[in-house]
Amino acid sequence: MARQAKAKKLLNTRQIRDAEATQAVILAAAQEEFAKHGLIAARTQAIAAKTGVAKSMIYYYFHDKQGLYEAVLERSHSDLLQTSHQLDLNNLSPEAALEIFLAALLDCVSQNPNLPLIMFHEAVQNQGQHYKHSTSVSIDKVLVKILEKGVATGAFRQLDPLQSAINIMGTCLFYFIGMGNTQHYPQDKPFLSPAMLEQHSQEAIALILAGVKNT
Amino acid sequence: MARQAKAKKLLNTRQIRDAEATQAVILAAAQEEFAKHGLIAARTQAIAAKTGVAKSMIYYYFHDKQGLYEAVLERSHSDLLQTSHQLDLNNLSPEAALEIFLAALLDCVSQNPNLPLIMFHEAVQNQGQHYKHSTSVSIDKVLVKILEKGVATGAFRQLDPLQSAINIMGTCLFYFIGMGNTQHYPQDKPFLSPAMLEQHSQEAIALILAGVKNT
DNA sequence: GTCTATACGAGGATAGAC
DNA sequence: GTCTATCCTCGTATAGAC
Repeated sequence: MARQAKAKKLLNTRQIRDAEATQAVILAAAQEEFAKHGLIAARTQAIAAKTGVAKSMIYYYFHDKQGLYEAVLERSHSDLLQTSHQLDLNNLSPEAALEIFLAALLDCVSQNPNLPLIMFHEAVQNQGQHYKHSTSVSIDKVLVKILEKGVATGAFRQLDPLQSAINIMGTCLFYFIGMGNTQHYPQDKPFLSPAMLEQHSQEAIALILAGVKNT
Repeated sequence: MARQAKAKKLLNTRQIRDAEATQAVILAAAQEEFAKHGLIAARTQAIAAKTGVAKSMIYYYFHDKQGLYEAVLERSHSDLLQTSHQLDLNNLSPEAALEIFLAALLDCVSQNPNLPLIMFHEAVQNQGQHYKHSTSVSIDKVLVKILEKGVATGAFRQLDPLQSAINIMGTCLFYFIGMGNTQHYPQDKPFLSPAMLEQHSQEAIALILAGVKNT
């Protein structure tokens, strides 16, 4: 019916034949899909449906599903990498450095809650192939360095830096991974609401700082 | 466990027409596959290949892929549920109760490192449907209770019990989920070696106890 | 650049012999 | 109970019109 066609056209504010915009919507939809399902279980059809563009556009711009996946990985990590690169923690005390680092990390993932999910699908499905020759692992290395320094100066208790770095990352990131299991709890605020995210950041930082400090 | 021993034995020297053993090998192989890929991305072909039995045996015993998946979920959680049910923490101090609880949890997942991965996939793929009407969430509820009591008695610092319970679970379980990303580190011992698992348990418990204690 | 239609292979599930 | 062979849906990827 003509009226419906018109309505549809009006609803679809997206400009037609705008290459950049099309790539952007595809990437955004793909990020969600890959976060939920990982590379293998993700469906190109589902991604296309979310965007409103034809499925074949994925192949036009990204060659194949794997190409789109890699573009999403790259794009998702760039914020975190950039942030961590900008941090200058060398002339800070270990406690201060740790707190700054954690705040930055938690801020990043709060702004993009899909990132932890993407990281861990990649970890378990592909054994983290993407991180093998990437600089992404530098994130963890920064944390290990902070912990080593803290142990050396006596600011932190005797702990294994690598093990503790993993556990600390877990404290920060598990919230986003386990959400599906925990969201059934009687809870007034949604887990991704700004208030809850802020509270998570504070609770995580408090737990970690108290956990590593030398008494 | 006798069942698993039988399954392993039959992986080497397969006897024919042993219903119980066949189901056991399928379940064992399926657990690994579902841990790595979750329900959707898991391949029945891959499961069959690992067992040596024909793919159609999966359908004979478990009706379909979903049926097998549910059997694996049930089976994988039973140890943890049983263990947590046996714990009697009521007449212990919050600190002692927390330590016992964590030790039991870490022991369970150390014996079955697939469990956290299975939980993770179920959480993100199915929004934890399996846990909705299951008693599995009781695990977390036990932890929340301990934390509430500790805050009330002043043994623990002021913390949000639910948020902290999630973060604590993350500290314990993330090690197993993030392994794929972390195993590229220069590391003498494999992440699932008894020594590393034991160290992880100790480090996690130390971090958490120090993290919640009132100073 | 974007769409529709379709080829083609992968993978879930079944049939039927043994 | 177990196997082999087969069916058929679903999903990736391509072809070709506009």
